[in-house]
This record gives sequence, structure tokens and C-alpha cells, in this order.
Amino acid sequence: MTHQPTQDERRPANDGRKAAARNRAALIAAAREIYADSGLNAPLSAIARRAGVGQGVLYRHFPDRAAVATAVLEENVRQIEQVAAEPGAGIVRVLGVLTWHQTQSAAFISLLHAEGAGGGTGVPAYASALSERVERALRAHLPAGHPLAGERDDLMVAVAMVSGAVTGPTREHRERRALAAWRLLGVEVGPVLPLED
Amino acid sequence: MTHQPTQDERRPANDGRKAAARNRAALIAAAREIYADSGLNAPLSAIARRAGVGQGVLYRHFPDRAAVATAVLEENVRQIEQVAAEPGAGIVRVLGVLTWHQTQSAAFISLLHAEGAGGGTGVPAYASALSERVERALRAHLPAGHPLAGERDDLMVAVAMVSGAVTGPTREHRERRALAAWRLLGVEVGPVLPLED
Amino acid sequence: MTHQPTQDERRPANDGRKAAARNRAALIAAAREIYADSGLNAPLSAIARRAGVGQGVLYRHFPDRAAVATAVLEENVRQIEQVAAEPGAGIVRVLGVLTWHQTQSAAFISLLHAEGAGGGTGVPAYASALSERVERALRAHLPAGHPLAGERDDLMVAVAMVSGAVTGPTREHRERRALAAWRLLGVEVGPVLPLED
Amino acid sequence: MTHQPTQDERRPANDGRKAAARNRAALIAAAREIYADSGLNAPLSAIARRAGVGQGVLYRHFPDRAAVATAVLEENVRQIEQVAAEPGAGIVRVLGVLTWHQTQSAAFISLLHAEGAGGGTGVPAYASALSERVERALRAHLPAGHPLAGERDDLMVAVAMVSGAVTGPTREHRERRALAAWRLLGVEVGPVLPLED
DNA sequence: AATGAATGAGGATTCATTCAT
DNA sequence: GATGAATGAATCCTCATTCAT
Repeated sequence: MTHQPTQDERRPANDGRKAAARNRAALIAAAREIYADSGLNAPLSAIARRAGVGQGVLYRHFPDRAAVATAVLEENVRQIEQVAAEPGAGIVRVLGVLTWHQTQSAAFISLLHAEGAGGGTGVPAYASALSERVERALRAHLPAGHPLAGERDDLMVAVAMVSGAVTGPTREHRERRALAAWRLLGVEVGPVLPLED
Repeated sequence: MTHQPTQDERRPANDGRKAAARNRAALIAAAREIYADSGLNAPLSAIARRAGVGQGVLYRHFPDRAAVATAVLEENVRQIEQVAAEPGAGIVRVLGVLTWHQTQSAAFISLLHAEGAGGGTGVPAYASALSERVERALRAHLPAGHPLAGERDDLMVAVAMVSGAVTGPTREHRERRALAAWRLLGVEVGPVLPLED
Repeated sequence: MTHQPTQDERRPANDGRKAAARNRAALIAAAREIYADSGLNAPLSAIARRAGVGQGVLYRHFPDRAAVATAVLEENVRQIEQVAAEPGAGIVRVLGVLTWHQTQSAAFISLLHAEGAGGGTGVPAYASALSERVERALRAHLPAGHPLAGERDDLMVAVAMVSGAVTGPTREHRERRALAAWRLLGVEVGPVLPLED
Repeated sequence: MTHQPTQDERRPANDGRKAAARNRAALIAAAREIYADSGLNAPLSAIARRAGVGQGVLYRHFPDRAAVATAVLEENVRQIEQVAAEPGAGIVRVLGVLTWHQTQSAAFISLLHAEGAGGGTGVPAYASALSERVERALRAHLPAGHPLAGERDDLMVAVAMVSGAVTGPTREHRERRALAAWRLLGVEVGPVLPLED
């Protein structure tokens, strides 16, 4: 009778189920940041902490480390598909957005062709699916005369090549290298910008 | 508080000091193999085990994880310098050997431009020195008309690009991709072969 | 590369979050015991084991070895402050409690003036803060005529001296030596007893 | 027939058996230094290294860690005995030399009453023998009226007390504390100096 | 008699993952 | 649904001690 627990008295703020979605988003955002400055092997606890949630929540949303990484990449891919779907978009613009993501974080790159060494993060399965979606998005806009239009794999080889070139401490560094890479391939790309929504 | 190896059992023989060099070599070889199939973050203990030595030996020869990686790379670089020094060697041949190393292991690639995310293996310092040695070896053979002869960084950007393209489960896979990459760059490379000594 | 506790067996129950405080206390108690009979360099794992918790818990509560030691000492100091705060307490009584702690464990002593050799446990920073608290507690009760009342440092030098004298296998041994030490200093101390609460 | 091994060709300089004595001395000196700045738990290998000999030599001369420590202390004790044996030496002078050793290194102190915590370095047996020699040397010079002349243990308790007081980063610090300690005991000591030989 | 390499146990520390609350 | 404590395996690294040369 004393002490009627006034909403939020001793409870971790359970805002109902819309909080779930919010948390998921926060986790992905956090993961993106953590990946950017600590690499893909960063402790999961760091991601949860940065997202401001308990570790349990992370596990609720993502069964394992690969799922987190994939979710991050998923967003990137969706953005690329989105530009590709824009009315006036051409290959030049799409490549610009793709390149922006490549310069954003080393993680994106690793993800994009993480079939390599066995000890990897274990993304392969999802990764190749995502990789194919990127390819589809790009290929849809490839005009016949384009340098990468020809043989089957050239397109994704080129993407991988640019990824390989993208190194350096700052985003500026990486952007410069990316552009140099495309130039060496004789490919024109649009401004390296994110998709403003 | 102390260690006192409860050791009256068996002590696997101390082959004296000329074993030291042999062990070092064994460690590097082991590291190369381990890296190839478990990536650069493989436990050091695995390397020691594969080399058939105790962990202490590894630490005696290499102060830290980066030193091991560097030693592996060092050998590769030396081989490249060696071909470059051969009497009749031309850029085509040197690139062939370089490419062979690129297809050999994902590790070589990571090492070659490991300046990336902070959480990395921490090779940067050595790595850039080695990278420069590779560059020097290549540049010494670049004829004026070569597609990469022009602007300052194009050469190493191209190398990085090919590294990026080199993915896939088997060496054959990776070799095919490497060749495709060089072709896209308009660069001719020799047969992708190790330096037979 | 990862951990994956091969754990389908048994997981000793997670008592929820109010166990945390209990665990912390258990760790401090365990540390006190371990320190008493194995010295300050005892393995942390021994402390965790004696406290009946996993090693991780120890690290959760105390970032490093020094933090554990400090926590133990902290309690002692608090007790001394507590007697000092008692209504009728005089210097004789306070010194009695202090002396009790000195005879309790070699660790308390080491901690109290652990500025020594570089290889030490690394408590210095905290330690001097705690040392000052002890000094304040004592000085508050020093009557003008007391042998240690005069010059600035005499008080803590005397405490250190008694600490130095406190050696011997059993508590009785140590108590006898402590009392001899105070006698040589011409200082009267109360019964050497813990603070009964 | 070719290649007559000219003395010292391929041999670590085996100067005969007088080298043995030289090595032993070097080890003790090295140990003293190492102890002084890394504490008694410093790795034995560090001592061997500083002495400029292989680790095997250390083991040849000293069966275990305690033996090294004891040998160091032994020298100190010998010096004290030596002053005590000087024709005109009085207690004041002997205490001066004793105090010098106390201020020299924390190690000396630890050694002097290392009966404490079980986890210690294991010197106890030797230590108490040495401690008795120190006591004998001092007591031989104690005049009847001296403050420490009376009851049996007061003398060594006092020595331990001063040891306890001797803390601080520099030798100057420690000397000041040592003198303050003796003053509190009402004991006069001579100049705090080593035995010039 | 010395050297210094090798062994391998022991201790420190980190993190994925579970689960009581 | 969320929290965050606990677990404990895995990995890193150090060092006492032995021993072929």
C-alpha cells in the first residue's frame, strides 16, 4: 500500500514491442561503427554496449556473429538496389554509390568477398547471395559499350579490384585510391556519395 | 608462484644450437601453411604445434604475432626481389612471380596492405617497408610505355587491385581471377609460377 | 579463432544480479585468505577458485591484480576509520585496531607502503590514498603530549616500523612482535582486536 | 691439416677455472642490481643476461632462486661482520653500515625477515642463519646502557622496524626515513655509508 | 666449464554464450 | 522483452629448468 511502483520504478524500460525494432536498428548502427574502427573481429559485447542494450538483446536479434555482419551489409546492398531502382539512374551513378560504401569501411569489403581463408567470420553463405544482388543491380544498368559489359565475371572482378585498392587511414585516402582504381579500369563513376534519403 | 615443470618424465631432446635456424625455418613454413588455411588470426600455438616445437621457441624467434607474419612475407618479398635481379628478367616475368604469391595465400595479400582497421594484426610498420621493396623491384623493370609507368601510385594501386580480385577456394580459382584482373588493367603478365630455385 | 564453449553439459546456474554483490564480497574475502597464506603474488585464479566463482567474475569486478589488493585493503582502512569515528574512541583504541590488521596478514603491510621496487604489484597510486586515510584517522586522536604528535612524518614512520616488525609464522608470534615494537617506541596501544560489529 | 684451431677459434672463451670465480661474482653483482630495480621475483634469465653469462652458468653456481638471493645477502652480512671486527668499531658505526644496506635495496630487507607469507621466495632457512650472524655482530658492540641492550629480542625487532620504515623511490628518501626511524627509537647511528674497502 | 636453445607448465586475460531475474 | 552477471574454454605469454653441443 505504501509504494505503488510508478511505471519505470525498478524496470529496465520495457517500451513494448516497438522497442524491439528500435533496438535492432541501434545494434546495426552500432555494429557498423564498431566494425569501422575495430574491424570485423571486434567483441560482440562492444557492439551491444555501443548500442546501449544488454548482450542478451543482441542474441535475440542475431543468432551469431555472422548474422550481425550480414545485417550490416544487407543495408548497404539495399541502398545500392535502391539507387539502381531510381528512375533516371545510370551505371555511373550506381557505381558512385557502390564506391561510397567501399570507402566507408574495410568491413564492407571483407564482407563482399569473404570466401577466402577458412578461419574467416563465416559469412560465405549469406555473402554470396548479397554479392549476387549487387551484381544484378549493377548489370541492369550496364550499357553495351561499357568496358565491363563483356565477359561474364568481369563486372564483379572489377568491383573486387576496387575493393582491394581501397586502403588508407582516412576516408579521403580511400576515396582517392578508389577513384584511381576505377580510372585504371577505364571506368567512369559518379560522385562518391551516400544515398541521401 | 613459480613454474617448476613437474618434469621427471621425458624431455624431447635439445638438438643444440644449430637446430635454432632449422626451427626458425620450420616456424615460418608452418606459419605459411596455417595462415593459408586459417587466416592471419590463427592461434600462435597452432603454428608452433605444426612446426613441431614448443611455444617458447616461437616466442624466442618472434617477439609477437606481427613478427611472425612479417617473416613470412619477408620471404615472399625476397623471392620477388630475386627474380627482379635476374639477368634477363623483364616486368612480365616479375609480375608473374608476384602474382603467384598473391594466389598462394590470402595472408600475403592482407599483409601487403594491412594499414586498414585499427583492430588489425598490427603489421603496418614493417608492412609498408616491405611494400616499398616490392614497388622498387617492379618499378626497376617498368618500360616507359607500360600502362602503369605513368603517375606515381598507379603501380601499387594496380597490385592492390589484383590482390583484391584474388579470391576463391582453390588456387586455380584464384589464379583465374588474378589473370582476369591483370587483363582488365591491360597488363601482360608472365606465367604464374613460383621461383624455381 | 573463436571460443564456443563446447557446453551442453551443465551450467552452474546464474543467480541473477543480486548475486553480484555477494560475489564481490566473496572475492574480497577469498583474496584476503589467499593473500594471508600465499602472499600478494598468488595466482588470481586461486582467488577466484576459493571464492567459488569463474575467473571472469573476478575480472568483471576488478580490472587488474592491483584492484583486488586495493579492495581488500580498503575494507581494513574502513574499519580503522570506523573505530576512529566511534564516540569514546581514543588513540589507544584506534592503534589497537590498526595493529590487529597489521598482524592479520603480511599483505596489509605490503600494501600500506608498496612504493618499493619497480617490479612490485603496482598498487602505489591507490595505496598512498589509503595510507593518507589511515593517517587522518590516527592523527585526529593524537593528544598533544603523545610521542608521535610532533613532527610531520613521525606518525606514519612509526606505523611502517611496526609493520616491519610484524613477522613470524603465527598470529600470536606477530602480535608479540607488534607489541614489542610499540613498546620500543614508547607508545601505548589498546588490546589488539578486530572491530567487533 | 688446413685450419689449425687457433685458441679461441670456435669456443666461448674458456679461461680455465679462474673464470668460474669471476662468473660467480658477476652473477651476484648482477643479481644485486636486478633485485634493486625489479624486485626479488625478477626472472633468473635477466640476472644471467646482465652478468653476461649463459643461464646454465647460473644453475651451476646456484641450485635455485633462493640460493642466488642468499648469496647476495651473504655479502652484505659479511660486510657488516667486517666492520664489527674492525679494531675501533663501536655500535654506532656498525649500525651505520647496517643502515646503509637497508637503504640500498628493498630486497635486502625482504630477505632479512622473509619468514612471512608461505608463498615467499623460500629463503627462510638460510635467512635465519644470516639474521643470527647480523645479530651477533651487533650485540658484540652493544654497551650496557644502550636502549636496545635489555631484553632478548629488542635488538632484532628494532632492526626489522627500521627496515619497515625504509621505503621511498630514491635512496635519499629511504635514508631519511631510516634515520627518522632510529631517532624514534632513541638510537644513535653513525653516517650511513658503505664499507669502503 | 660455458652456451643458449628448447620444453612445457602455469598464470593472465578475453569473450562467446547462457540464463536467472 | 530486456538486463547484465556468470561461466569457462581458448589463447597469449612468461620463465624455471634441462641438456646437446
